[in-house]
Amino acid sequence: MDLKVIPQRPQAVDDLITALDSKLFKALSEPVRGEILRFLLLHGRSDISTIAEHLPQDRSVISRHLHLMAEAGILVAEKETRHRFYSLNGETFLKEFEAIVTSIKKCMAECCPECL
Amino acid sequence: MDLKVIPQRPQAVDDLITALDSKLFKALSEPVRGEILRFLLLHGRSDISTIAEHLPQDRSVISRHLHLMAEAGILVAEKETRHRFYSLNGETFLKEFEAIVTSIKKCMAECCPECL
DNA sequence: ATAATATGTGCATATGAGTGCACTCTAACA
DNA sequence: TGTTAGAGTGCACTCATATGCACATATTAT
Repeated sequence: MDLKVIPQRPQAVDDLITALDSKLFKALSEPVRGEILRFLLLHGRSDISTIAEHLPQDRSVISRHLHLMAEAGILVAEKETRHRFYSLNGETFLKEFEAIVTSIKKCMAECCPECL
Repeated sequence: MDLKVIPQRPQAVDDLITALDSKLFKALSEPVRGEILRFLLLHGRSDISTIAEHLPQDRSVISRHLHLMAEAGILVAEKETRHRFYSLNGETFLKEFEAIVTSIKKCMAECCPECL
């Protein structure tokens, strides 16, 4: 097949692909982590055991999920007495997605401007 | 632990969690599918074999990924002669992410307004 | 100090998904 | 019509990861 190459700065494409293959995405595209996110949105800052009480998985499983989500930057962890509290890092969360939308728009502007 | 319940319409939260656990997210959060997306962004509408020639995976694997991505709505498939051509559904792609950003903002407005 | 509570972690297991091969099917072409 | 090229599919394999248990660690309370 003949390869039509679309002239463009490939940087916008790289940015988008990188963003999609990020820790953020992995942290979000898992059902249990979605439920954890829901819990934190509804109840705010909570410790591990409290979150685990409201989900079917074992506490250790929830603990690992929370750690992963914090690694990805969408949660903030704070050790206090013998509890570890997690809360949503709303700013990062929103900023990252806004950045992705910006990346998508840049790609579309060059790859298929009729999409905008 | 005492459960602080944040008063809000849970609809915005439901919308967000649903969006994150969608076909769209699964279709995007996989490295090979990311490379396929990159190829289509750079070269535009292509058939299966052409895409597979430029990626290390077997053609059958690429075929399945493409089918999945089309199912998720980010690609459009068109059968032509004996080829099946895929192209990016840029409009859906962008619209979906803009919807997610809107959902996030609604959640933040009630859960952590200081984030906005 | 001893007990109790919250969390971290090693380990084995189960499950889901990606992968490649072989084969079939379909459509175009000589 | 026989052949070739592109694509779809069943199957087995591999691998990553989610899961739960048991235990270790740490910190608070009695």
